[in-house]
Amino acid sequence: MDEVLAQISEGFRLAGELMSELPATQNDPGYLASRCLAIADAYSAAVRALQARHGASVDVATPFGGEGYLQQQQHHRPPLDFLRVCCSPEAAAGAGASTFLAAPPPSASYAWAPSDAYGAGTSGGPVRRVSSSSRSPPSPSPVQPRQPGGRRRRENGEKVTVMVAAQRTGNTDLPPDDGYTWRKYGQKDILGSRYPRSYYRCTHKNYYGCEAKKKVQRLDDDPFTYEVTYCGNHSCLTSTTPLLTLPTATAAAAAVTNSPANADRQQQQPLSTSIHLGISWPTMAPATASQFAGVGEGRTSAATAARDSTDHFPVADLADVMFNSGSSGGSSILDGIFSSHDRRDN
DNA sequence: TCGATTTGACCATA
DNA sequence: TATGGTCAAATCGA
Repeated sequence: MDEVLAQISEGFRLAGELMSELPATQNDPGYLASRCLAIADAYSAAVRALQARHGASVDVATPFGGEGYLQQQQHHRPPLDFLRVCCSPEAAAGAGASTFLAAPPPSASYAWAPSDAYGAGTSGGPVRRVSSSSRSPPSPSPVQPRQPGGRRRRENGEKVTVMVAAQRTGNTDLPPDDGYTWRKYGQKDILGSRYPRSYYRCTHKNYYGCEAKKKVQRLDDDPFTYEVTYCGNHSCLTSTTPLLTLPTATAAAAAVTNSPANADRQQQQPLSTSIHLGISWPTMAPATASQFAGVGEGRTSAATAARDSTDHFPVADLADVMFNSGSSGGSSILDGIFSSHDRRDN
């Protein structure tokens, strides 16, 4: 099995390299194609090793069967799911939104760290309420009249939609952890969707005026996949080392459109985003064995992997420390760390 | 006590 | 008017 893990790790490593090289090589399709094939070859070798080890019991019905498949598919799309970049209807409509399909390898149970979302790993958790009617009885004026436009929806904001696979073992209700700390501020049943949509904003909104938000929607036809829509960029300078690199709206849009303007904006991302651009999750393979064995180790391993693949990013070490304490539990640590910064709302 | 989640109500937009 | 996004009181857990 070491050979298989080695091949998978190699694939992760190559993918990580490719992502880091992407800004510089995006205009070189030949090079990109060769790199994609190299990555595919690594995974194909893993598949072959698995087949050699387990014979016919290895089901490779999923479109990841080796060079033959690759040769057939390379004119259509990258052979690896996690390299697939497609356009959402929003993007197709020219709304500037883009969709990434960031599905982890099928075998990866993907040790998503317990996320803020849905309460796991946080101080919150499901609230056992008899009924929301326990809310204070309606007063004559329970809510102060709001300023007009107070809830005005932001238009023309950059949005990035990412398809993220949920973990397939354990609690599959856990949405993916992207490394940032989010606070859930709403949930809504969406017409035509079986699952409710959850709304999150950056935990540090109050401190730094960080306007980053995200919506998490479980797909009807694939409960193991979440559609995560990011709105706005993190301005909170919260260093993170996400397991799955979910680019900020700007960075992701730049990555998709390859436009120079977007590339410029990409360079203006705060430090945390620069780490994101390292695409840390493909590099987590060396730690996969231990990750899969335990939940909650993800950030540590991801940070380590990111460090290994990004010339020992010192911030990764910082993130390593910060997020070892748990998801939202680390927020107090973060706040402590950033307490030296001026608070924007003070 | 503080911070997070839940959830009905409110509001803007299509 | 229907729908989606946000607010904020109530509540829970560390």
